[in-house]
Amino acid sequence: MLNQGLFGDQEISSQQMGFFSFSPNMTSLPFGLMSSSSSLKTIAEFPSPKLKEDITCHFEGSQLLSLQRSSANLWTWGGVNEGIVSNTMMRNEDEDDDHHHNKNLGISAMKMKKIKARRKLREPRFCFKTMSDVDVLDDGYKWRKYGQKVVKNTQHPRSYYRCTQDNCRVKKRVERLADDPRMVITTYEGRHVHSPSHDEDDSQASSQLSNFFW
DNA sequence: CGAGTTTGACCAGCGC
DNA sequence: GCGCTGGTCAAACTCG
Repeated sequence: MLNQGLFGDQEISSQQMGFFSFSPNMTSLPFGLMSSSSSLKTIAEFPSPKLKEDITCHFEGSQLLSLQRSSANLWTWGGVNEGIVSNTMMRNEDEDDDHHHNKNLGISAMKMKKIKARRKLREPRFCFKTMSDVDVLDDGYKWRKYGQKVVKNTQHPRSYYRCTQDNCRVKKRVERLADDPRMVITTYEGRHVHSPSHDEDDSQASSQLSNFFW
């Protein structure tokens, strides 16, 4: 089993190495991926190539995840909570404000979309590749599909999902690699504000590493 | 009937 | 400015 995870869309200036343990009977990865089969093979990549060498994490055997991280990357690891929380709070305030304006001032739908488009850029992202027959991996959360798009240079459509939980803005994109259709690329955007909606065993196991969930 | 999916349309961002 | 592309919306549809 090979896993690699990569984060980011921000410049990274320094690197640090960190480790955390991964219990043998646990199938959930610290960032929320839950492998649905023992043969699952995961490789993650940065959305942008320039970040590729800056942060990587990989499994040694199946129990230990090592990662390189950047202290400059505000929303990963140590900095993730502060960055995300402040973003989330800001978004909530903005949204409330938007609704307020929308109701009282009759703000155009156009403007609303522009605002949303701008916010999109601030969302933290995490993406990884998974060798799997199924497109949508069981990561413990419940997703609702809201769009599908055929992207350039691929014969496989990209699917867009949103977390079904109220007040949770996490989105994910799922697509298959053009070169190797066996590989599924999953990109998470945002951070979950709730626990995975799985049964007791899973939630118990995952709670040990709840700080890492998105 | 409610929740989730499909799909065409629309829009913003980006490169030329 | 224009065309291309990716992301989102929302109505119609499907399923349990």
